[in-house]
Amino acid sequence: MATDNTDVLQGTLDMLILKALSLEPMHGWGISQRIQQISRDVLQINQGSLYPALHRLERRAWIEADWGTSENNRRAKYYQLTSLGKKQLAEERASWQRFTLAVERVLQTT
Amino acid sequence: MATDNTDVLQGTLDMLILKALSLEPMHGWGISQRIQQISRDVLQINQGSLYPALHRLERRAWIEADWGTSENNRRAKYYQLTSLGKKQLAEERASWQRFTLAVERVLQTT
DNA sequence: CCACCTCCTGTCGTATGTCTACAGGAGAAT
DNA sequence: ATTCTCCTGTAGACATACGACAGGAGGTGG
Repeated sequence: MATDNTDVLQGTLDMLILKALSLEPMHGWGISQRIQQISRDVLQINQGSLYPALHRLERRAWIEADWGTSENNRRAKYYQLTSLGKKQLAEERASWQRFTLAVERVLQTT
Repeated sequence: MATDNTDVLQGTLDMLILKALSLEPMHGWGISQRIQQISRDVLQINQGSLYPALHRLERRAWIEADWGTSENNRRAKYYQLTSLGKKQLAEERASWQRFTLAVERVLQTT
């Protein structure tokens, strides 16, 4: 029951997905793998968070999907950033930087 | 309606409060002022978040309260960290560092 | 003395988003 | 033929932050 839980902080998931997709179009499962790998297993995205997030982003027109075939010959939905999505990613990054900087300031206070 | 909203990310508020109290015992309203000031107005804690958070932390025995009188001669509840709270703060800091590092890794990917 | 402002604590309802658990189809491997 | 992996998805529970509202009590100004 120790807190070795590595939950993704609320609001961060969208940014991570957008960032992953800014590298290249990918399918949902691939996105989660990619993020987990890059973060060295610190960030793990559950399916129950992943797909709702993708649908949310799509509803907001930040990403769009096309059905295709994965490297393993499976049916997969390939997502890509829209231009709105790129703008959104930039905003979220900026806001993330401002936020972490502010938190850091508080944490550094003596 | 632009996103100039500076919400505190879920899970961060507790750490910020604990950190503030690690400086010295303070009352709730003072905590929010302090955090806002140190963060240069980036972090603003609403009353609707502040007091529930304080009660939550108290319930978990990370902080404890005594009624007292404020600098302005008002009734105020002074909170202070318990030893459990100090431990908790350390854990949350560590987990925060791991998390931001991981996110940074993802954001830096080219 | 009364009205008003500031300080300080608190609750209620709502929105959002993450988690766990569950479900299923379809290609590949044994 | 069965099982594994890949891939997508939903349902329900849960935590927590937010906006709006409420109120008591001291200080200040008319």
